[in-house]
Amino acid sequence: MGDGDKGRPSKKIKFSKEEEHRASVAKDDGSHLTEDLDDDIRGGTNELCFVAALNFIWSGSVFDLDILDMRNGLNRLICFFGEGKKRDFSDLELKPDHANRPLWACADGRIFLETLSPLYKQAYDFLIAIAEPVSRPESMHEYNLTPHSLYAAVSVGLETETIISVLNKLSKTKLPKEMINFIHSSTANYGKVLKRLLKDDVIGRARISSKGTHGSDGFTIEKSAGEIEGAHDELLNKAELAAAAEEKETHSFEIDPAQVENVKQRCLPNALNYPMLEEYDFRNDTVNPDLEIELKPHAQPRPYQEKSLSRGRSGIIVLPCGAGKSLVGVSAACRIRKSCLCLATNAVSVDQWAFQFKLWSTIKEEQICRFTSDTKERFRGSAGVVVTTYNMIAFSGKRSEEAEKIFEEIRNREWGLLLMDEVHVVPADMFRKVIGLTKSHCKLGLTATLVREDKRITDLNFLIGPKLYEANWLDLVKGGFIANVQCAEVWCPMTKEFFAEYLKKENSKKKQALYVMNPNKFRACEFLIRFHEQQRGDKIIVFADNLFALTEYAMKLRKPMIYGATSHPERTKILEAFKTSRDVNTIFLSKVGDNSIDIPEANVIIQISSHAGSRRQEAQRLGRILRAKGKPQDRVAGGKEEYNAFFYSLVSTDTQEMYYSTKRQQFLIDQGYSFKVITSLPPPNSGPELSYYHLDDQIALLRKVLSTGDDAIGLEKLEEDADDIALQKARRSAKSMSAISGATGVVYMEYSTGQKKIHGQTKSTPKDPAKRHRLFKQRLG
DNA sequence: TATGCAGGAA
DNA sequence: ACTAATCCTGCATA
Repeated sequence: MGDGDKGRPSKKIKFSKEEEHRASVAKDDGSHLTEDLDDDIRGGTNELCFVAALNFIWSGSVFDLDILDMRNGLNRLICFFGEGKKRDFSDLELKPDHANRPLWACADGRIFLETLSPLYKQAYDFLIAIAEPVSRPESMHEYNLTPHSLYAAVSVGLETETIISVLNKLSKTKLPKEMINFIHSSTANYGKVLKRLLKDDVIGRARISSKGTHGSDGFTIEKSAGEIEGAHDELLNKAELAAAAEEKETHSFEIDPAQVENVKQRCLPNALNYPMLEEYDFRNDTVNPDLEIELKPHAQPRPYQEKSLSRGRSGIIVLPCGAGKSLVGVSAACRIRKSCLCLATNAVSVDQWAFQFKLWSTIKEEQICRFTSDTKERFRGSAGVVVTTYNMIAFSGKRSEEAEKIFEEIRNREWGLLLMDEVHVVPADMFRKVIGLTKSHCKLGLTATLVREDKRITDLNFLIGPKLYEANWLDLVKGGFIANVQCAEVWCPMTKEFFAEYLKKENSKKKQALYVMNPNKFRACEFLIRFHEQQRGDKIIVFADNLFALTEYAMKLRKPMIYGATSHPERTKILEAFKTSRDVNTIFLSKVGDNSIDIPEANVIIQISSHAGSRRQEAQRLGRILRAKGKPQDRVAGGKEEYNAFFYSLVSTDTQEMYYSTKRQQFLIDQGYSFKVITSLPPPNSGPELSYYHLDDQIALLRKVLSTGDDAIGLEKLEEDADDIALQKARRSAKSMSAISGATGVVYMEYSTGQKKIHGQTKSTPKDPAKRHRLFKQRLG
C-alpha cells in the first residue's frame, strides 16, 4: 500500500475457493470482508486468512489488497516481492473504461490477468501464445514476456503490430513504452535469420555444403544489425534450414547432423538471439513412407488437447497427469502419419504406451512394437510405431545381438515423430544422446511438471523446442477433466522425547529419521487412513521417501508396500489387489510411486516424508490422484462443488520439514492450489486406538530409530527374516485380512493369514554394499 | 522357457 | 556427496 493511503480502509475477502467469492459477490452483504490482510500475514492468526496470504506470498508476488475485491476489477496495482520489497505500479495511467479490461501490463514485461473478467478466456488464450505463465493462482495470473515466448508467437503467425494492439486492447493502462520496445526488439529478427546464421562461425562451420567459413577463433561473434536480411524459416532437425517467411521464398542449407545441437544453442537469446522453431511439413514429405494410422472414432481429444497439436511443430506440451497425455501423443502420431518412435522411462510405461496406441488408434497389431530388454518385437512393412525406453536408445554398454540389430534399424530410419514421455524426468545428457542418435522430423515432449529454474529444463528449449501448450490446472478442474483436490498440510508437534533427541543430533540424516518417525505424525497418519477408509471408502496412497520410515509405517499398520526392491510380479499383484479388492484400500509407496505408476483408483495421498524441497516430486505425487473421479455433474452436490480427492502433507512442526514443505508446495501454489493448514490431528480425544499412545511404545520406537543406521543391526534383522518372503508367497492364496500379533515382517499383509512367523534358513549376506542394503531394506530397517 | 541375481551405468 | 530407483546385459537356477 502506498504511504498516502492510510485513510483508505484495507479490505479483503476469502478467496481460497472461487465459489465462495462468487457467492459473496452475489450476496454483496459485505460479510466476506474481514480484517486487515497485513496483520494476517504477520501474525497468521486466522487460519484461512493466513493461508490466503501465504498463497500470494508463495506465488511470487503479493498484490495490493484491492485486488481482493475484484467485482469491477482493480484500480491500482502494487506488488510485493519477498520481504519488504514492493513495486508500485499505480503510476500507470488507467484508461477510463479500465474496469472492463482484464490486463495489467507492466514496464518490466510482467503481465497480470484478472481471472474473473468476462474476457478471461480470450485473454488467456492470447497470453499463452505470447508469454510464459509464471504463476496462476485463483484470482490473478502472472505472466512474463520473454524473447523466446514472443518469438514463438511471431512464428505462429502473429504479427508484431497485432500483438501490441491486442495487448493494448486488453490492458487497463496504456502500454508502457518499454514493453512496446521490448516486443519490437524481440520480434524484429523474425524472418531475417538466414544470412545472419551463415555469418556465424559456429554455425558456418557446421555447414556441410559450403566448406568455406573456417574462422579462426570460433566463438567470437560480432553483432551488426545492418547485414541482417533474407527470410527466416524453420530448422528441420535433419539439419536443414529452409526459409519461407514474408517473401515466400525458400533458402536452405544443410548442417552436419552432429552439429545440430550446437547450432540450435547458438540461436538462443543469450547468444545470437534467433530462436529456432522446428516444424515438420509432413504432408509434403514424400521420401518417408506413410503410416496407416488414424484416431478411432471414440477417441475424442478434448479441446485443450486439440490446442496442443495445431501442427507438426516440435516442442513440449505440459499437461497434468490424468488429463490425457497419452491421447495427445497418439493424436500427434495420427496427424503426422509417419513412423513414430515413442520413448518412455521404464518398461511399464512402454507397455502402457503400446496399449494406448492400440486403444486410441487404428494402428495394426503388427505395425506397433515394443523394444525393451525383455520384449524385442519388430514391426513389419515400411513404417510403424516403436515404443521403447530412453535407456534402450542411450545404452552405451554391449548390446545383445538382437538388440543391436533393432537398434541399428532405429538409428537408420527417419522418424516422422519422436514422442518423448515424462520429458522432465530424464537427465539432459540422456536427451542429447537420444536426439543425437536418432533422426526425427518432429519432436514432441510430454510432461506434467515443467518446473522452470532448473537448469536442465532450459536445455529442453533447444533440445526439443519451446513449450507449445500449458494447461491451467484450475480450468481443467472446473471442466471436470481432472479431480478437484483438497490440499492440506498437517502440522504434527514433535513429542518431547523425539524433539529432545532431534535437537541433540548434528547429523541431518538422523534428524530426518526423527522427524519422520515422530509418533504424533504416525498417529495422524493412522487416523487419516482410518478416516478415509472407513468413513469415505477412499483408496489411499501413502508416500515415504525414506525407506526406513516406509517399512516401519507399513508394517505397524499392516499395509502392503511397494518400493524399489519389490519385484514386478509382486508389484502387479499388490496394485491389482489395491484396485479390485475391498480389503486393500491403502498402499505404501516409496519413490517408485512418484512416476508413471498408474493408479486411477486412488484418490487420497498422505505424504509422510519427501525429498527436501522438490517441487517436482510434490506435483508428481499430486498427479497420482488427479485422474478425474466421476463426471463433473456427479461431483456436484446441491450446487456446491465437492472435493473428490485429498492430498495431505504431514509435517513435524519446529523441524527442517517446515522449511522444506513451503518450498515444495510452490509449484502447486503456482498452479492455483491452496493449502489448508490442519493443526489438530489426530484429534485431541483420540487414545489407545491409535498406535504409540503409551509412552513406553514411543520410547521403544525412539530407541529403534536411534539405533538404525548402524549396519550390524540391519544385517542381523536381515538374517532373521529372510524366510518371511517365502512365507508370504506360500500364503498368497489366502484372502482374509486378519490381524497379526507379532509385528515382524508383515509387509505384504493382505496375503498373509496371520500365522506366526516360521524361522528358517538364512540367506547368505551379499558382499556388495548396495545389494546388502537392498536385502536389508527388503527385510526391515 | 521363465525367474532371479549380479554387475555396470548414468 | 549421497540416496533411491531405473535400465541393460549375462549367467545361474528351477
